[in-house]
Amino acid sequence: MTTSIQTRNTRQKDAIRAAFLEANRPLSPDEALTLAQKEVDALSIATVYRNIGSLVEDKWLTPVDVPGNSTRYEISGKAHHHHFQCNSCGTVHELEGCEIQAKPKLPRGFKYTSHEFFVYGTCSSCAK
Amino acid sequence: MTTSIQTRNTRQKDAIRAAFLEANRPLSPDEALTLAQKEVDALSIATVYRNIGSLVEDKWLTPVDVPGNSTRYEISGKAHHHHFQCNSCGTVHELEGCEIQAKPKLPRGFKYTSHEFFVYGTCSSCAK
DNA sequence: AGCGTATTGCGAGAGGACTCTCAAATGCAA
DNA sequence: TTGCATTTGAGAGTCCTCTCGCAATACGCT
Repeated sequence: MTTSIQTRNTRQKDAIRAAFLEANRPLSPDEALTLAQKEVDALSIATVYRNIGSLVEDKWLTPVDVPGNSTRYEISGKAHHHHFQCNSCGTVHELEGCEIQAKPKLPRGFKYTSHEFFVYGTCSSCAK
Repeated sequence: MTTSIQTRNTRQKDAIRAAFLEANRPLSPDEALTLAQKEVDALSIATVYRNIGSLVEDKWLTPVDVPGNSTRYEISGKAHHHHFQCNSCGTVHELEGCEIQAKPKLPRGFKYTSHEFFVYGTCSSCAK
């Protein structure tokens, strides 16, 4: 028989998952740390990185690359959608659906595989 | 009278400008170094950064933030357009025009200022 | 409850992008 | 051609993000 490495549930990992569930928006490792520290105050950034890594491996989280910023992570399995970034506080939010219908016209010889769309502006908290 | 600091034309700066003009696509500092070294072989990366910095100040170059990659720079003054990145070689290319007509629908309280659109795929060199 | 091992916390370390320091080189005005 | 301030090259240094090493902790199977 194969001896598989067993994984454990820890308060830290629970707190990190809860942070993503509650935030309901893509989080940077730093944001996840801050949010999860409300539950586990000695939580360290290394643990956040380790758990984000394993949650990505488990396909529970998906990386979101943002132009000019560190990678965010969001809960996997959502429908195709794009993101909004606040110019003021830098938070990233999910937008519903995708309005891009046609494949963009590319130069001769180029092949399309996917696209990303980012909207910038002011989020509701910063607009007040 | 005000004593203004005068700037000089150097072989290095000329080579860097020429690299951008000839490449005809957004370049990273590293790419600009490699291309400009064809003309000035002892060119150093520090000089590339310094000149890119001053060309941005002069508004001759404009930064292009790419998701998950270091900033590219492109020659200023072009019409609103978006970018293509090759999944294989990582080069960034300019696309003509902008197909996004309507302002995207945002959640309540969010304000729109701008958008960015990135297309991914395979460039003509890599598709061969 | 006891035990073995996965997991954590912390500090050190690695890697990338970019900046600084300073002596040497070089535009360029006179 | 001379003089001198700007610019360069090279390496060290900074900043940031992320990873590693290791002793201490704490899951969770039995």
